[in-house]
Amino acid sequence: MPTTPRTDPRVLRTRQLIRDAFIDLLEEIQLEKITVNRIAERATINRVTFYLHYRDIPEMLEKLADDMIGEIHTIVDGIQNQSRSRDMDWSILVNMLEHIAENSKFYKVMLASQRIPVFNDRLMKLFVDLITSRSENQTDFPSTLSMAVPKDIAIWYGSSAFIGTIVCWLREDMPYTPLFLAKQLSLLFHIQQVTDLPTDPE
Amino acid sequence: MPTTPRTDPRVLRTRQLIRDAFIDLLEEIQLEKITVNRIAERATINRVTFYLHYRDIPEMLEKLADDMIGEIHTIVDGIQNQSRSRDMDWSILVNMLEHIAENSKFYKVMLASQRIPVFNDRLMKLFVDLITSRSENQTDFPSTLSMAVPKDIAIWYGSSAFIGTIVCWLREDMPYTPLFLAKQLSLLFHIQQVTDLPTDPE
DNA sequence: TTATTATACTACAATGTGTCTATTAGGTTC
DNA sequence: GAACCTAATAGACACATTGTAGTATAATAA
Repeated sequence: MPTTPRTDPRVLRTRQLIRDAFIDLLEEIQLEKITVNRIAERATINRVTFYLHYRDIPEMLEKLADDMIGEIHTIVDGIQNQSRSRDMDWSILVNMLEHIAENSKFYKVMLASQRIPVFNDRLMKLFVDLITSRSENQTDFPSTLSMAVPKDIAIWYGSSAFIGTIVCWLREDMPYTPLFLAKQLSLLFHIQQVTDLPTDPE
Repeated sequence: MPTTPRTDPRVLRTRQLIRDAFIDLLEEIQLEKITVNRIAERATINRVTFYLHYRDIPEMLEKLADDMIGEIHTIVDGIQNQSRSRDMDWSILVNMLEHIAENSKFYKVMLASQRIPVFNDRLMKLFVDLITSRSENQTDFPSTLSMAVPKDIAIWYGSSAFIGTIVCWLREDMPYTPLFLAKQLSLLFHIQQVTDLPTDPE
């Protein structure tokens, strides 16, 4: 979808109003309590106008997610074309985190707010507690480095770790600079990568 | 809260009906579309009866989350009292994954279903793609082991990785046994732990 | 200017919410 | 068994939300 279609400025304005109003509301009340009524009221548009743009709230969320991923992809692709290989992944990470930090209001409500199922948060807390207490009375350490872990599991592990760490970082109002966090993430991830290298078919 | 209060069997029955109906519905339709009406209808109870137990759907979710965490805590605490230290964390992990596998229908809809904000899923996918393509043209590998990463970041990283991996595992309908997955998670996590050990104040 | 189109406005039926009241039915206790 | 307690049911209510009409108005594009 190139930039040529030249969208009506009124459309852009309305969509921006809706988006801002929604993010605004999400800072105050839970997603379940957000209605088209409230969004329209906050956005100072007619309720019917909302339906001219989105079928319902879930679809609007989809569209917002599309936009978000689009923006990040722009960054990622830009870096990948520019300086390939080597520290590519590292500068991608830095740029990504800086982008998130710049739009932290958006990302915080979208990624890190009390979404709905508290389930993730609860489980997360449980693991945090476990790991915390575990790391206190640490006595043994494994000599089982360089083991082959199935690729998909390693990818699940790394991806979840990245996203989850960023979410925690946002929730804590970004206590580290994007650069520093990127460095730590790179370290933690590379260490995992070492074990992936052998890649023996298990 | 001891078991002594002896709850009315009718209450237990109704709560179970509500819970089953809700999980049932969550397999079919999105959370936003689930109403008290539908739950009551599916549970074959009167709509008013729902309000005798929960104030609204979000509160019901909270209660269900409480129950879930309670069950997991039972497992964790049981293991911790039984065989302390050594492979403690490993048997905790195995028991936890087995418990999740046994109640996979519940956990799948609660943790791994298309909850609401597709945002997490999208970002997750982006990272999976990145890591996948990255691991294909892997040329360099870091010699920067045993670096000190701030404790909170390491905890964020590990906790997110654990939960996220389990979620992916559930979404793929558990292609590995709980025992095997627990082993892989232990490996990945211990490798990270190695770097945590120095714990120099940054 | 003229044609197009997004938005505003009003209205409507349908559904959902939360909370009453009164009644029925199941469970517990003596 | 009878008496008591309380859950669940049933019907009703005011109110909010939804999704979709039809028409009018204003902004944009040609």
